[in-house]
Formats: sequence, structure tokens, C-alpha cells
Amino acid sequence: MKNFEISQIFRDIADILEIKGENVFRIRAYQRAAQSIDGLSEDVENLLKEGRLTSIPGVGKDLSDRIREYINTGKIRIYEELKRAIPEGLLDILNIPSVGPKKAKLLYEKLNIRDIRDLEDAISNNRLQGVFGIREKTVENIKAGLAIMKRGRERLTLEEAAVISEGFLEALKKSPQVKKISPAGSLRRQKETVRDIDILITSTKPKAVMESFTGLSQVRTILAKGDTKSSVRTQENVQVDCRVVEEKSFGAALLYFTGSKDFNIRLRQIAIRKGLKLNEYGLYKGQKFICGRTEGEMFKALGLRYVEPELREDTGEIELAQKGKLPGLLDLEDIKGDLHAHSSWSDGLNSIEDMAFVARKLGYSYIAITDHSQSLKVANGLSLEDLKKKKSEINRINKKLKGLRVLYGTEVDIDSNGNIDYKDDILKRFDIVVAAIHTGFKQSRQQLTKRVVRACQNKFVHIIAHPTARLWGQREAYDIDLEEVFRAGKDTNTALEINAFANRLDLNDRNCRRAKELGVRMSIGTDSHMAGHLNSMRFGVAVARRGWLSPKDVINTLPLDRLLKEIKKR
DNA sequence: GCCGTTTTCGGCCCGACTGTTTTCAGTCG
Repeated sequence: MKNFEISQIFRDIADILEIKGENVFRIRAYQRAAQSIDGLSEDVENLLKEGRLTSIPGVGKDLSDRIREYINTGKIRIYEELKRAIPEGLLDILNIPSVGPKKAKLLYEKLNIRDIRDLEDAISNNRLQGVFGIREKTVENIKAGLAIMKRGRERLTLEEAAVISEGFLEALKKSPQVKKISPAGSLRRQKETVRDIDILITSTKPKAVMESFTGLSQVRTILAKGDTKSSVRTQENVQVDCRVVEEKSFGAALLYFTGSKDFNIRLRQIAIRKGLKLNEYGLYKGQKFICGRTEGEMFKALGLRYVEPELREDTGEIELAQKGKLPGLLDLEDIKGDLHAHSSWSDGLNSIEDMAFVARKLGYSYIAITDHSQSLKVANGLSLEDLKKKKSEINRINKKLKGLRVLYGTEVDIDSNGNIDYKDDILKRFDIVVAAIHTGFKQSRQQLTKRVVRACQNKFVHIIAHPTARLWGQREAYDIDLEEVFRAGKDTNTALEINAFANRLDLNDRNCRRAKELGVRMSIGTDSHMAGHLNSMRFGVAVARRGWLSPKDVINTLPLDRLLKEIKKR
């Protein structure tokens, strides 16, 4: 499957063309094609074989030629030429927030900055200031942008980690020596970001497992290779540790390697108080092995209920486990529908029908198509005229479609004063209204808080989407008083969203737990811009679980009729 | 470079915000 490689090259080409200052529409054509290719459910090689490349939206004669060239020769001539035109590291500089093509070009031409390292050197030597067009503020912004980007790179998003880990698990399961296998570490606890990936395996032939593991195609370098433990670095430059234990120690090792560290320390203290010893091989009384095969029997022996991995942070869960009062956590299966998704009516890639079809395949009974509203021109926000047409399209689909209801939704913009950009008589016609801030992120804490509170007070707004707007590795959360927002949400029966898109996860786990404490109801939405994104729901559920949420805390666990009733209660 | 119930040429997503050799270019969404 070469889809990802090709879309990546198209994006690189677009970036280089931008730096070179080429025709913006040509650049956009490459970007659009890249996005389409990412959204394909088919292998481009198949499309080539069947002569259907130009059926990809945004791919015409020239770009289909480029795709063919790549599949047949492994290279694209004009890409190779473009790469020679500018240093490779310059493309990386474009990833720094506040640095775009013009500034990258300026830095290169005036200061011969060719990559991030050159840029950092230039900053520390104060060489940036004095360059035409760059003064104090710009330098500050570049510094801050560098920090945000680096933090984003040190840790993987949960989705990136899950994809890499699942690749390893799938490959290793094929090895006959591998009996039990599980991810461990922060990935198993479903933290929103993950540094490296831990995999735990049981086998009677650990050496053979180590051979299989270190020999996998996704491995770029072997960092360590022993009889029962090896570490590798993947093609994506991510460290993966693999350990093999005996079957009888699997539970103990899983417990130990899942962590968190604080949680483990507490468990060991509890063991000591019971005159026991806990380590990664099992629970012992003196020399005598008591248990270790499963986590369940370990918890039981320690006098605790089973603690779900997502809760293992020593923030009160151990006490509740001792009393048997842990909350019953939300599961992916509890989710009845997605309340935040876009279609090609605004800036989504797929039609409403495509989105609905995939939602039904996921077992949902409803999906809200919440396209952007009129003021968000960049995202092709819908005019009043568009709304009529979209509504009748939804009606038509709902008549035809069995087993799933498409909800007529919108993601409206909260303007800089907290007003919504459709009038009430328009708003009241929607099944679902999601409201969010898209501009003015740098307003004061007071102003931002006021905007969101005012949006909650609009009786036609049902959900506040991505309440802090943070984007992992790209943008910090804006400065907002969430306590006040939570109170407004509670008072007005406005749900707050857990945006499940992997680099948002907004609200995050901690905010989510606090919202629940204050009695706010939550909604989990994927913010999908293509059908494939609908699968992100699992990451939103992960945040909810880490935020201690039960099904009753989340509105989209409700069946359709109850959902529609509940959200209208004011 | 794509695309077409006005078009095979001439459109294509544009407004807000920021910082800056202050009347506007660059970046972002």
C-alpha cells in the first residue's frame, strides 16, 4: 500500500512550491490530492491497475501521471528536482508554528539557515534580530513555536502509538512461539501521549521471540537484544521495548510494566502491610509464590477490586478499589452515535451518505453531520441557501437508510463577543447544534471565558466543541476559566465535548474528571473530516475512561429518542 | 494543477490577527 508515501510526497511538493513562491492554486491542487489519497479506503495500486486514478477527487491527468510514475519507478522526477532546489531541512522548519514558507525562505536566504539546528544556533547567537522583517516579537514567537513543536515530537499521540503498537502485535502474533501478548506502559493506560511502546509476551522460547521481534520489517535499528528483553527503534524513530516472561508471571509483569510508577509503589506498600512481597514475577509470602498469572488474581490477593489500566495513576482509585466503589467505566460499545462530523458540504472529504454508511458499519444508530456555519469561510461554511439543500439531502437519505438516523447538525462559530453566527430561527431547526471558538484564541482569559459561557446560555446550543482548542504539537490551549465554563454547562444543560481527534483530545482526562465532579454532561465527538476519522471514537472513549466517566455521564450513550429529549431540556 | 447544468478558460477559500522599514505581508484556521 503506497497511499501514505504518495500523499506525503505530494505534501512535500506543495511545501517546496510554497517556499519557491509558486502559483498558490497549483500548491493547493497538490494538497487537495494528498488529502484525498489519505482518505481512500482502497490501495492506489489497485486504482492504477483498473485505470481509475482520476476518480480520486483532485487528481487529474498530471497528478495521475505522477502517481503512476511513483508506483512504477519508485520515484517522481519533478519531486527529485524540487528537492534539489532547497535544503531538505527547510521543510521541517515549516512545521514550527508561526513560521511559514516566506519566513523559512527569508531565514535560508539571509542567514543560510538550512534546518532546525541552524535556526536554534542563530537564535542563541542573536543573529535573527536585525534581519529585514524580523524583530523581537517574531523571535519570541519562533522560540515558543519551537518549544511547542519539540514537545509534540518527544511524545507520540495516542493514535500514533496505537498504530505502531498494533503493527507489532499483529506481526508478533503470527509467530508460533508467542502465546499471550499485550501492550503495557502508558499506552495501555491510554495516556493522551506516549513516549515509547512496551510489549509483553509469554513464551516458552523467549530467544526465538527475540529473534522474531528484532527481525520485523518495521525495525530500523536494534538498541538492545537479550534473551528475554530487547529494544528497537522503528522506521518512525520510536522506541519499542519487548519483554518475555513465563506464563505464571504474566499478570504480575503486566501489572508492573503498565504502571503508573506511583500506582505500583502504592500496591507494593499494600503488599508489605499484608506481609507479602510484590514484584514483576508475582506476589510472594517469603519465598512462596502465591500468584502472578493474571492481574485479576493479584488484585484479589491484595484485597482490591480490579482497577482498569486507565485509572492506575494513584489519584484516589486505590482507596475506592479497597472499598469496592470504583466507577463503572464507559466502553466503546456504549457509544450509540457520533455527534461531531463534517461532510463535503463544508470542509469534509466525504458525502453525507458516505459518512452515514460508515457510521452504520460501526454499529451506531445516529450520526450528526455538523458542518461549519456561514462565517467560517475558510472551511466553506454553509450559507442559509446551502442549509436548505443540505436539509433536504438529509431527509432523502434518512428515508432511504435503514438502521441509522442522520441528524441535521451544525458546528457554529462563537464570535469574539460570544454571539453565534446563525440567528435563533435558523438554529432552532437543527437537531444538533455544536458551538466552538475558531478565531481570537489570544483574547484575555476573561473575554474567552465570557464567550463560551454566553454560547452555553444560548438555548439552541447543545454542545461546546473542543473547549480549549489545543492541538498537540501545534497550539497550546487558550487561556480560559474552565471552572466557570463547567458551571455554565451544568446550569444550562449544555454538554461539553471530548473531541476524540487524536491531536486534540479536548477536554483532556483531568478536565473531564473535574467536569464530571461538577455534574456536567459530556459528549464524545470525532470531529471527522473524512469517513476514516470516525474510528477515532476509541481515543475519545480513552480520555473519558481516564476521566472516570461512566456511560450515564456521556450523552451519546443514549438511544436516539432519549438523546433528542435530553439535549433540549433547559 | 483541477474542474465544468453558465465555463475547455478562468476561476479556484477568505477573514482575523499579528508584527512590521505604518499601509500591508505573512500566518493561521
